[in-house]
Amino acid sequence: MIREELSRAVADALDALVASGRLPGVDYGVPEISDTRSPEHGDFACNIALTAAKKAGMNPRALGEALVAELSKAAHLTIEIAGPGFLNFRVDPAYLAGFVPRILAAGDRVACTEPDRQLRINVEYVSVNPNGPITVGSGRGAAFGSCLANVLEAAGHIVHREYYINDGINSEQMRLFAESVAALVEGREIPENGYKGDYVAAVAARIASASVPSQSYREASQALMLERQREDLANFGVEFDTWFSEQSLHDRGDVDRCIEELTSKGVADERPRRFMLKLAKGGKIEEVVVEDQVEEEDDGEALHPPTLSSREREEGEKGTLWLRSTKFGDDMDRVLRRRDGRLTYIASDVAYHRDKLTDGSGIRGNGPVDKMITILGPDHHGYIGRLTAVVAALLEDPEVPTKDEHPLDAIEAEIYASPHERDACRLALEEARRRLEVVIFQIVRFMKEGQPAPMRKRDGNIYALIDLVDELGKTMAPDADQEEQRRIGRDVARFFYLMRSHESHMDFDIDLATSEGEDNPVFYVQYAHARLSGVVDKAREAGIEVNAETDLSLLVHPRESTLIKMILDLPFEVRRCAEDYGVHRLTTYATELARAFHHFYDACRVVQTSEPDLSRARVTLCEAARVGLQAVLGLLGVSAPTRM
RNA sequence: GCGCCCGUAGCUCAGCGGAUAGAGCAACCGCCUUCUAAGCGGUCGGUCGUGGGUUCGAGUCCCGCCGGGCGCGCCA
Repeated sequence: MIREELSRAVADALDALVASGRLPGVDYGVPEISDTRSPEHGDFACNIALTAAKKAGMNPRALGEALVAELSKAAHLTIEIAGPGFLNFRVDPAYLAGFVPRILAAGDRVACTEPDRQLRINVEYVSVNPNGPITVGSGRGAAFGSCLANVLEAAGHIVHREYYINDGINSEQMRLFAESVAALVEGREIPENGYKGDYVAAVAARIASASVPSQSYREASQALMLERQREDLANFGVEFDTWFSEQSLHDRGDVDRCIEELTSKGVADERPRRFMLKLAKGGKIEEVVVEDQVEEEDDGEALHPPTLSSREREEGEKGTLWLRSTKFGDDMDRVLRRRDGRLTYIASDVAYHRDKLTDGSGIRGNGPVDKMITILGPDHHGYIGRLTAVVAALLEDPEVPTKDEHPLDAIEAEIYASPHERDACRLALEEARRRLEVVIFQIVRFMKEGQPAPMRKRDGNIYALIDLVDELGKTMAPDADQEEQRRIGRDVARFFYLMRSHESHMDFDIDLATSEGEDNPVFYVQYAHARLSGVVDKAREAGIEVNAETDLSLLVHPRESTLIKMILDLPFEVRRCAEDYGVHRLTTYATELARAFHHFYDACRVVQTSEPDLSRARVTLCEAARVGLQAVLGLLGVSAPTRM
């Protein structure tokens, strides 16, 4: 609110200078209003005189002087030129206090802003295989994804939260998982690379007691694991609009249809060769390596799982079907259909992304999306290229006219049939990069007793997210009931995950996180909210009500002004987070807002029966601060307790 | 070899090309007869890995190097 007003004032001043012929009429951009480092520099700063100096053909200080002369016509502003040409704004406290009613009027929409262009965005996150509980590693993606979805929504976009269930019948990993469960149920030894954790035994026990027929082990174990995942995520405060089944794409025939489409477009084929690109630094193609797929190289049984009968194998036997993803910037072609006829995960991905783009299944009821955001863990970053290629292959249109500006060079000639195909593929790739954004969050290393705790699903050495939540809750509130412990554990875990940038590696020291207990910043923020709730209640008991009509110009204490400025920053922070996905800044912001309140509370007594007008103004400010804190905690998915 | 990420206070990490680089923890010293002390005030702590470049201005952008994590062929 306030930054927009100041920015507009500066823009108007520039316009006035242009109109009176003192400046050349060029585009100076939107003036940015930034924070000041120290109070001596006022409340806000603007560097427009520095950035526009060159375009204006003036030195920065002279331009600054001219702007100040224009701007000083506004009564509520004092402006100075400092350093190389900064405009330092000092705003009148009463002017600042005038924003308080606007904060109260915005209520729970106080964090919201209008986007430059509203987008329909599909955010997919977590999406792990249903072969184990949600781990602490996935917890980071869950916290990040849910927070990002909240932020994008607050920034004015239409957001759809989605979980992709990897329940495809062709999945090697799920086959192995089912086999491990089956082995336990039937008292055999778990296969060598099988899954060995306690949770596998738990699934096996439930299957055994329900006397599930052996041919349904796979479905049953998958369903049980999925149920557990949903529960764990709900307990972590993570919900989805859609749980999208991979298998449903096969059942509807979507995968077959997409493969048909790609084949007829010529971006997928059965030629027995794979193209691989040798890339130099910077992604330039150095060499195209063509590998002929010789039948003798077939390393036999490994590709033919025992669950597939020899009859099925014979029937499925066709040539390998390749997605020529090298046409779309991927570093090697990908298999869509294996030699034994079974489709790969990538084949499902093709259909899945088609469905996301068009909502062909109608499951979301949203229609086509402008942007797909897919949040993946650090071990999946190699997936960016192939997913982008998948989307590009879907978007490629051989009929689209291109300019065919130059002939194929030697390297291009190995990949593309014609200049037209090359240009069409490039257009599709550019569009794919706009439509699909794969966001990788970096690894979380869990430290226990000073040692990194290894985590692998298969050997059973996993650390479940829900166990972390419970552990944190129990340590920090030993006397609370389980529901309360879960809430506390969830709040602490979410805040901790979100404190660091998703693109930074992060150490999660369990011992430290639990031992630091009361010093956790989440309590600092929540305590501010509880204090605020308490003081507003206290005031009401004394007959002092929150009232937006009251004389707020009494709020002239520097700590009052600082608090108001801080609340007004929320939509600005949200907007930034929505632009670069750096939602971790909201934890910093929440801490700063809490600090601004604690400082205010320390210096300014709110409830004073001898000062009814001031008390009313202050309690009204308190309510505004409470609304702001509640909003930011809501975005983080952390609770805002009224008592602690 | 190629790709992604990281290197900032003793530790964990923030830091929008902008002014004197910040927070929490750890260590030390103070403040509760007054609205919640899970709070407030203060002290200590830095060659921003390194060398160049761009810029009026670089922790931030570009290039090189050093160090670390992760990933990289019919698993996902």
